Amino acid sequence: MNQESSAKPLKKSQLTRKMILDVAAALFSSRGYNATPLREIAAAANMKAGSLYYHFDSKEALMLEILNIGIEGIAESVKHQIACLPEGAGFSQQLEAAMVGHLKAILESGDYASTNIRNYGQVPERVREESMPVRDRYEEIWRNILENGKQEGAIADHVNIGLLRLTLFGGMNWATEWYRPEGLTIEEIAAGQAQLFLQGLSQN
Amino acid sequence: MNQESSAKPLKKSQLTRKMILDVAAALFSSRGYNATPLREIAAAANMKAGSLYYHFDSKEALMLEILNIGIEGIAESVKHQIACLPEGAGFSQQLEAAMVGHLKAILESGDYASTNIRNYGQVPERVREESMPVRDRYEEIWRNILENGKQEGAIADHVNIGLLRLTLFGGMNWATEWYRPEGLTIEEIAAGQAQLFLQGLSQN
DNA sequence: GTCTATAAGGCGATAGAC
DNA sequence: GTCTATCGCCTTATAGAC
Repeated sequence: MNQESSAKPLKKSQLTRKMILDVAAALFSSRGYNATPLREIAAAANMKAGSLYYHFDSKEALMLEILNIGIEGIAESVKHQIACLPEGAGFSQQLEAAMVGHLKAILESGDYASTNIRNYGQVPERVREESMPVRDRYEEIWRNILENGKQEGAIADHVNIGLLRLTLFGGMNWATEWYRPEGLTIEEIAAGQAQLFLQGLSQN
Repeated sequence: MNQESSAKPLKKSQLTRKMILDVAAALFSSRGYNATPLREIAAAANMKAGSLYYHFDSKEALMLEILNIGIEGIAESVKHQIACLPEGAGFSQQLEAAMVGHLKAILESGDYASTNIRNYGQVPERVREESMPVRDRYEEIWRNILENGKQEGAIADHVNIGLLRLTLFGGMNWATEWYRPEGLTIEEIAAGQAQLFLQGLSQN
């Protein structure tokens, strides 16, 4: 059905395309969408700016694809961590696994994932709208985990799980602003934040 | 020593200056620093772009002033909420008061404050460096609250208060991305988030 | 203090050679 | 597929009239 089933007719073109996406994601993530000219992306990919248009229709189309790859990468990372749990794992283990998956994706493997977090607010509205379905699908994973936690009784009745989800996202996503490889490891951050949310600050 | 001690010779100029800061803060906050041309700022202030240079040396200088006003506004709001507490208020009351102050500043009164949060990462490095001392002074307030909490025993020994502070900031600041006036009120958000961090998710 | 006019350069995007 | 060349527009910033 797709090109992988036959030989490899246009493989080289796909490779260049991938390289452009990679360098663009790195530049968008660190410098921002509006502050990154196409000329720099092209230079980083050893090309001239005009050549990019053979692979992408516009700067916006390039950005949209990076955003979508990023969210899907985060979703896969979260699903993978949950799948690695022993059978019958409870809510608190699921929450910590999901947090590890999210944090790993945005801090470690990350240019596509972190572009998502750091550039979403500064991207043209059209791009934001078009990437919404993919974002919604990712948030659905978290809604399910938290709703299960409430039904299990692991989350107190008075907790607003909508607010909880947004606060969890904020706490984790903000790490893209302060994380440094020489500081806390990703596992330490995930464990610390999970404990913070699960147990609160008090002694017991 | 300054102009306020004498009559009011250049008051009108100061007023225009303030107007430019106001409209620029609103535009930077909603659309972003790099995506907001000086022409739009000028138009919103009923002027032409060139006239802005009578009041500010450059776009960067304008942004720097907005960022600093923003942080100082957040700091004042936090200090005010804490000052309103009854004498001898404990850590949990102080934390909730500080959170109310921070959230009110960034969500309610906020173009200067929210410009800070939403644009810090996309601003030229020079501007970021110059605004660092003001930011550090604000963070000092939080470090003090949390260290007191630890000494009081209100924060468990195992909690990393550096990570706690960053996670609190993340949870609160992220609200600039999802807050809508028709949803939860600022007081509800602050109370909900304070409870989340103080008590955790469990039933007790 | 604000205007008009313009400098000097950057931007995304396109056309056509190779 | 990538290049060169360029279009048309936008940008920050400046100079000088009013």
